[in-house]
Amino acid sequence: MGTTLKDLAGHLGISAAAVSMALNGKPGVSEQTREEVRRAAEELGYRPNRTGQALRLSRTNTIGVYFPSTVMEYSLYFAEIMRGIVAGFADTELSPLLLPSAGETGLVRDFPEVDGFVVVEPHSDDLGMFELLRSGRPTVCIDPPPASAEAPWGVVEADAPAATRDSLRHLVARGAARPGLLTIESVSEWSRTIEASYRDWCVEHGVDPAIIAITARQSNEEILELLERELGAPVPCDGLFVAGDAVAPRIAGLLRTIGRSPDGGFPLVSGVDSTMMEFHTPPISAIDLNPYGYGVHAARMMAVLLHESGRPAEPRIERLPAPLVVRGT
Amino acid sequence: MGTTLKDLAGHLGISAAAVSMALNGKPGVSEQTREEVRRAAEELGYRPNRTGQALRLSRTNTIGVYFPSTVMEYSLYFAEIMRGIVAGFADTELSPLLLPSAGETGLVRDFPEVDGFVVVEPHSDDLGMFELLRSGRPTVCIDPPPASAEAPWGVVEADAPAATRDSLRHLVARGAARPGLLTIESVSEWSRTIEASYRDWCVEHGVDPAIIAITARQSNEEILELLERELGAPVPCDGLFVAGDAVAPRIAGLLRTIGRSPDGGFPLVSGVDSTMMEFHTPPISAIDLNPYGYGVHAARMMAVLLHESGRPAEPRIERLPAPLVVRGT
DNA sequence: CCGGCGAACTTAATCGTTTAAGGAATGATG
DNA sequence: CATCATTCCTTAAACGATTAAGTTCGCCGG
Repeated sequence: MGTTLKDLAGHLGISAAAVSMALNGKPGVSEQTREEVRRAAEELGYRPNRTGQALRLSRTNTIGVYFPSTVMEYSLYFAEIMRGIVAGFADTELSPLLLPSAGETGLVRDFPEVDGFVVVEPHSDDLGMFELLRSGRPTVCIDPPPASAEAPWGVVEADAPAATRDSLRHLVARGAARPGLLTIESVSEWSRTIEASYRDWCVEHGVDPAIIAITARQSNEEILELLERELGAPVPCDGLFVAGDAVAPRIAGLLRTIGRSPDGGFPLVSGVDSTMMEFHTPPISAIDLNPYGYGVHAARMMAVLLHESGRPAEPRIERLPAPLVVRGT
Repeated sequence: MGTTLKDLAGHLGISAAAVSMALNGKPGVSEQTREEVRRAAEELGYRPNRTGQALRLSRTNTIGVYFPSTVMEYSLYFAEIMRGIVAGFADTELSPLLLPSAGETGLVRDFPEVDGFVVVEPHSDDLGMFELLRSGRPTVCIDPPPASAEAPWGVVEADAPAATRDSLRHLVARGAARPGLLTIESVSEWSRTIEASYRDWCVEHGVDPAIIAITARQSNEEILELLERELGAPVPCDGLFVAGDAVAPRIAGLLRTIGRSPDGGFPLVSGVDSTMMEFHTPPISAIDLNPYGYGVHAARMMAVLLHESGRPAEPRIERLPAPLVVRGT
């Protein structure tokens, strides 16, 4: 196929070893030879064969990227993380390889040798994630894994408690006396943290918690019923923190049918921002989780961890800010 | 690291070559030995080293997956394609490797050896795509590439003309006399085909075309102005085929501010379906492009092409149906 | 004049796998 | 019994890179 080290050596009349040392900046060749080798490599378009390198160095420069099987289908958020991961690795030697997520069996199927894993939103019901963490390979998680899993090498996470407090403060500022929480999944640490923070806030502010738990595949009718129940309570819920991706517009549409609107006395905050919130009519305030940034940071952290000597004593934790983007009047 | 062929051979007291032949079903070993080897492999947890195989067979079983740099950020559609690709390769020996997309420079950065490429929505303004097609490696495109690019080995595409006709027929059935077309990008063959089909339909039905071209980053105010212009024409546009991902709800919101609604005399069809259309209030009819299916079919086609002897004389084309999902009253 | 030393290479081993070529044992055939 | 094919295995050579361990050669110091 392409030019090999041996081709290059033959062309120059020296040994392959010398060429290797020359190109890798190792001592053992004269500066003159090094320069000649560099020129010849350029001229013949030499690209080191990654497979040969991988075999020799037992290092593939490939990182497995694992997404939970369940959620990805509803989510624009994951596409953003993906973009971020690709961008983050683009600056490094590493390449992301997409792993098939494990269904109920919990077995991650066979895949090529990789140097580490990036696990996106480890969900407690995803057995494949446990398996990857158990492998002992360098692993960076985007959002913390459940406590029952092996500790990862690193974690990139959002400041969810602060985001929850900011959101509730905003809802109160917009006139809500009993802001509720609408959650969509409870298998992620992120949603567990938000729920805990919400309850803390309620205790602090003497508010009776109003938690509406739905699933992504529930029908509009069912959800509307749950909403009406909380809105018709003795002390009615009068604002919502919607902690799921792409759910807030759906809720806004349902509320409209019963005469409530984000700009008409029923404030709404989405826990996950996206262009959908920005371009909704009226625009919806949201927490900017910066999923793209998650991807970039996770990729970079992985590159750093692989360059270091070994596993850090404690998991490296990077907490990214998650500011509230206020929209509308 | 793991158990190697040599370990296994040593354990059994035979040569590594015999073990290899036994496990790969090649002739040259007795059935008894073969069975013994299989048992030992199972017992010692032997997994062939992919890097070693790759080097020997000059075949990595890895496929580069390329997404255009521009669009991915607005799109739920791409996340679905990604899922499909992962699922499609899960049945095969192959693994998808995410390639960093080329920006303006047109250079796809360095990445490990791959056996072929899956290029998602080749956009005519994406130079990286041209480069990959020029490489001569097996390439399957999801949606056809522009005519100016090298021909790919295979293409998976939607029946866009039929989808356009179905959508327009539906709009007319819902009362539109002059259905318009709202397009969001013109760099993909898909949107070019839709626009051409729309114009054909207009000629056949004696309708004056109403085409509204927007970009994804345009403000709501700008878009509203464009809409109002067409709605205020002498023969007003009175229905819309919205040919972009996740745009229809945005348009529906804007139309609502000027008293038009999908269930109130201004029918809407989205050219790209998603849960957003399903759960919108009111639900929005849409073309089910089945992006997940695209991914699966592209992956399978790649596996088939690699198993065949060489490049097919003509690009293999697989056209998937894109049915209209009718929603609402 | 010779031992020793550093510079600049080359040789050879290695990573884990596959496969062509070679060889020993067995059985059949003339 | 010699010949030959067949079966079942071993040996050895790749694939493309890196690197430890030689091998020259010139040069300096004693």
